[in-house]
Amino acid sequence: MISGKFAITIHILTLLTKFPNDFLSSEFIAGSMNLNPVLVRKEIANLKAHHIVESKEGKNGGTKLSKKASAITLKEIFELTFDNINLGYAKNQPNPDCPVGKKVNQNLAELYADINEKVGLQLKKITLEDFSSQF
Amino acid sequence: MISGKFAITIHILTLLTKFPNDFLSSEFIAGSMNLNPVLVRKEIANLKAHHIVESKEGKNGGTKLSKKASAITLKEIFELTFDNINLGYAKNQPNPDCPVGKKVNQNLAELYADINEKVGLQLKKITLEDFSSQF
DNA sequence: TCATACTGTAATAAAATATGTTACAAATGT
DNA sequence: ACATTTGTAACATATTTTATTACAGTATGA
Repeated sequence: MISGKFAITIHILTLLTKFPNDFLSSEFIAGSMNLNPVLVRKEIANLKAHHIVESKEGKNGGTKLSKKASAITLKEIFELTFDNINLGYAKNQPNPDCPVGKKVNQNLAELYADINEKVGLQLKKITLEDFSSQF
Repeated sequence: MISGKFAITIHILTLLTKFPNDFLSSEFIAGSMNLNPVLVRKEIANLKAHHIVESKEGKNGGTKLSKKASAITLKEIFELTFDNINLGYAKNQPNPDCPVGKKVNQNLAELYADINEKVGLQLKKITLEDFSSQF
C-alpha cells in the first residue's frame, strides 16, 4: 500500500495556490478532501519544515504559501513526501551464501535509482502553478 | 507499504535463469531468499499464468523458465506484479462540491500515467538476461 | 480580559494490507 | 507403496496507514 502523503500534500498546495492571499484553516482544507484535520496539519508541518508554506496560529489563523506556486516544482513536493520510487524489496534479508541472494537488493536498488532519476527529471519540469492551473 | 512481489519475482526468475536446465523446487528458491515456500509458489503461480515459467509436480518436480531469459523484459515482470507506479491517492473520496476535490484524482492519474509510460520504456529495454548477468 | 477559533502535537485506536504458517489433496518418480 | 513436490485454501500475525481524541498554546477581537 502506498501512503496518500504525496496526494494529500498536492491537494493542500493546490488549494493554497487557488487562494494565495488567504490563510486557510486545516478544517477548511480537510473539508475539501474529506480527511481528518489533524492529518492535514501533519502534512502542513512537513511543508513548513521545508519552508514551502507558513502558518499563523490562533483565531483566523491558517496556512498560506510562502513562495510563489511557479517557484515550487512537483519534484520538491515528491521528495518531501516520498522516500523514493521503488518497486519493492522482499521483507527478509536474503541468503548471503547464495550469489543471487547476496546481490539482489543492491541490483534492485540500482535499477530503482535509475527510475528515480528519470522520474525526478520529469517532475522537475512541472510547477505547482502548472498543476494547479488544470483545475 | 509496497509489497515485495516484484522483488520476489525477480529473485525467482534470476535463479531460474542461472539454472536454465533444472527444475528448481520452491523450497530451494525459498532458501535463497529466506522466505516461506508457499509464498514462492504463489508468485510462481502468477508467472505460470503468464506463461513465463512452467512447473512439474511430484517428486523431482519444480519450476523452470519456459522461454529464454533474453526474451523476457523487466517491463513484463513489472506488469505482472505491479498495478502501476503511482505516488498514491488519498484514501477517501474528495469533496465533489469543491473544484479541486472534484478533479484532483483525475489530474493525479494523468500525472501518474505519464510517469508509467516513461518507466515502462525504461524497463522494456532491460531483459531478464541483462539483469541476471549482473550476478 | 475573556470567549472563541485556530495551530501543534502526542497518544491511542481502528482499518487496511502484506507476510507467514499450517494443512492437506493431488501429482509423479523410484 | 513411498517419498517428494506442487497447488491452494484457510487462517494467523505483523506492519503500515489512517482516524480519533485530547489538550496545551497562541492570536483575535468583542
